[in-house]
Amino acid sequence: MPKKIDHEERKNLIFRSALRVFGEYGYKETNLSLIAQECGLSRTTVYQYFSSIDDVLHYAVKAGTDSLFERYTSPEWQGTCGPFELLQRIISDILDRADEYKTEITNFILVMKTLDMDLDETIHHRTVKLKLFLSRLIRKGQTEGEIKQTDTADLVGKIIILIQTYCLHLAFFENQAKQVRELLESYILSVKA
Amino acid sequence: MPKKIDHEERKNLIFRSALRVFGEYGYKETNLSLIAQECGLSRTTVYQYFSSIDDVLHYAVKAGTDSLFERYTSPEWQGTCGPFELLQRIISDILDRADEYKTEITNFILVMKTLDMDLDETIHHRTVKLKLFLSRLIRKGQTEGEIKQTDTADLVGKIIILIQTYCLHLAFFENQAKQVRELLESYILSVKA
Amino acid sequence: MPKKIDHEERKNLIFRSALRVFGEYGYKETNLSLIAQECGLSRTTVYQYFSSIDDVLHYAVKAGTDSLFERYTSPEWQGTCGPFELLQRIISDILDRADEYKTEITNFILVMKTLDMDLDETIHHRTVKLKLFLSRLIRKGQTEGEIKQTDTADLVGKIIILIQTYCLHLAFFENQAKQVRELLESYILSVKA
Amino acid sequence: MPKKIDHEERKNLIFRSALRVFGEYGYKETNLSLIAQECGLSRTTVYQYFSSIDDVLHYAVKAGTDSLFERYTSPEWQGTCGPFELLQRIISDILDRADEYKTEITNFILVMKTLDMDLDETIHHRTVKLKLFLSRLIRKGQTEGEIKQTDTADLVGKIIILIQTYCLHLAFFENQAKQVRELLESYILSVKA
DNA sequence: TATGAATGAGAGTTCATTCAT
DNA sequence: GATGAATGAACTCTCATTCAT
Repeated sequence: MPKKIDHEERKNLIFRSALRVFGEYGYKETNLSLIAQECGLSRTTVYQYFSSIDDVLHYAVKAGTDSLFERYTSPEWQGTCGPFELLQRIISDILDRADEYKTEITNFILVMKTLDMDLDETIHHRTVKLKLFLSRLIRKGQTEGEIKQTDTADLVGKIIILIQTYCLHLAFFENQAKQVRELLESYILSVKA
Repeated sequence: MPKKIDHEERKNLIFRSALRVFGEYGYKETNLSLIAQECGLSRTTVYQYFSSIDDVLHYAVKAGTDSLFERYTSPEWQGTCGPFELLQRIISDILDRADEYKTEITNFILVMKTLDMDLDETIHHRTVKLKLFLSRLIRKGQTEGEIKQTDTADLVGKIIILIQTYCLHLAFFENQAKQVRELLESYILSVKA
Repeated sequence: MPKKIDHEERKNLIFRSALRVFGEYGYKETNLSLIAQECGLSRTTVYQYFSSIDDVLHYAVKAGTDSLFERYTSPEWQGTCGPFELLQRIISDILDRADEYKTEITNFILVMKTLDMDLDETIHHRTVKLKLFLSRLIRKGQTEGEIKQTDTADLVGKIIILIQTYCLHLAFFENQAKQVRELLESYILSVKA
Repeated sequence: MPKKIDHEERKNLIFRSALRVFGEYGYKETNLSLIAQECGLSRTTVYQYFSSIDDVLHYAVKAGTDSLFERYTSPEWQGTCGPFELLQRIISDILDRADEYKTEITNFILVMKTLDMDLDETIHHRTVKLKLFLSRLIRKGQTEGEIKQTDTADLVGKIIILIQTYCLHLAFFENQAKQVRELLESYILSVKA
């Protein structure tokens, strides 16, 4: 009976190493040797878990964002305050986390672009639950008279776009991210009833 | 009497080929063979003008945007209409040209990021003249009563950021670029006196 | 009480899988993974029975033809007709079976050649019983006046060579195998008394 | 003006090295390193002349047999004796040369088989001129009363098949080639008028 | 006995770069 | 100045084989 290893865990170990290597060396310099070295495995061992280097990258960008916005449905993000303040706090938290994972976001975008993956669609998948959640929150805020009566879908759409804009600026024009944050915050304030 | 060859001209020929190859093949696929082929020179000849391939790329992305916004100082963009309409038309033209050069913009950003070049600074250099020009135009518009009296620097800053945002979305989230354009257009309208 | 496993049987299982894989994928594509997969064992288990992959192949091509011509000594191939007709039927059956196992024969030859094994000697071993059997049959035919009085050994030798020729053409010049069959059949007819 | 190298000559140098390596190491062991080493070039230099290793092999088997039977149309093989004797001498010469190039023939067959090239068709191409030449010779012999009046095409076809058979036995059953030669020689004698 | 885990050796291939003419 | 020739370094990927359980 040989040692049993959790494949999923190993895959995670590897792709997280991949993301770290991206962060340190940039996409063009990233190769299997570095990734294997980073996670203390031999080059060939990686092939036990991924069929190719592109497979690693695909997995990395997919798994790396899977449960991105799940946290906001947890109880601690519910009912502690009114809908508008909750909206503010959630958006603020998203941007803070974007700050924290700046390198990962940048690499995520670069890798997806380089692998010719569909960013639009991927982002859509990752944010669909968040959109739903925000919609409900906003409608609740409107019912409770905290948020202006405007087209909810349009409002959510704009928020999402501005969050993406923040991430893009973070990744490519660091200096201006702060201004985008202000823009988003003032936009939120403008929908207060 | 040996043939005299204009070094600068050759460098231009080469880096423009490099940009064209970027546009067609993307950064990861771009290599010296393709660039040399594109400009009808042999691979080795390129080394007479650039010390390495990274040198070509650095030069390309730097010089590639040099006279980007010069056109708006030409007479045909002056005096044909009032300051506000001119502002609208210039911004519209910038976005249209961004549409046209979408691939080049995308690769430009990717290459700069991959080469660890300072996008912030580069963009600042490229847009400093445009900013100046827009400032004057806006101040003129304010004097003539066509544009609201607001902080000019802030207004110009926001416009530039939104233009950059448009380019970023164009490059990475194609589907949403249209909404960013609307956002920018409605923002411009909101400063009309 | 540990499970007892018949080593010989396992070896047989493995080499028969190897032969099947040869037949399907050809020698160059055959590897241990495929063989192990084919017999439902893990790659490493094979090493319990063979010391290397070449060992498997050696064994396979040697043992793979062991009881090739045993069938002709069975009662159903005896006494049902006269010696000459029996000779005709046996040769026809051999060629038919060669047709059926064309791929296996081809790979068998290729593998032996690639492994630097002595085809001459191997074939000699495999056919020695058949030769003996044919000799007896021919001599019986000569006694009964059905077959011409010629040098039996020479006759048998020629038949064997022509059978081998048929196999070789089958393996390498498919289109001409039919003509070789005709050649062999007409040769047999020519020794009829 | 850099040194100019005859590409065709280099290709020849390389594929001849390839054939030599086949002869020494066998197909399975042959690789680009060995071929490059054999002809004193670096592994990468080979790629200046061939696009892949399979390309080398294809070229080798094609070019290796291109002018195989051209010699028999030269004057020294003409008019020195009567048609029947010439036929005997040509066939004898072909078999002698087959003896001489035994290794090459073996590798030729193995490589073609492994590369999934059409042996039937290739051989047809290589022998079409020889067939024509033999047809004319035989018809001349028939006119001059030296050769029996039989179906020329059939006769030529049988000779070609027997030559191929000789090559196959040479390659795979060395010990029996001699008997095939005798078979062919006696067959030729049997068509003497 | 059986097998998952791991790996070293080596394959084909690409490409920036140097050298000699 | 220009360029064919040549190559070393590095990459992805395969596979037989060993190790530890």
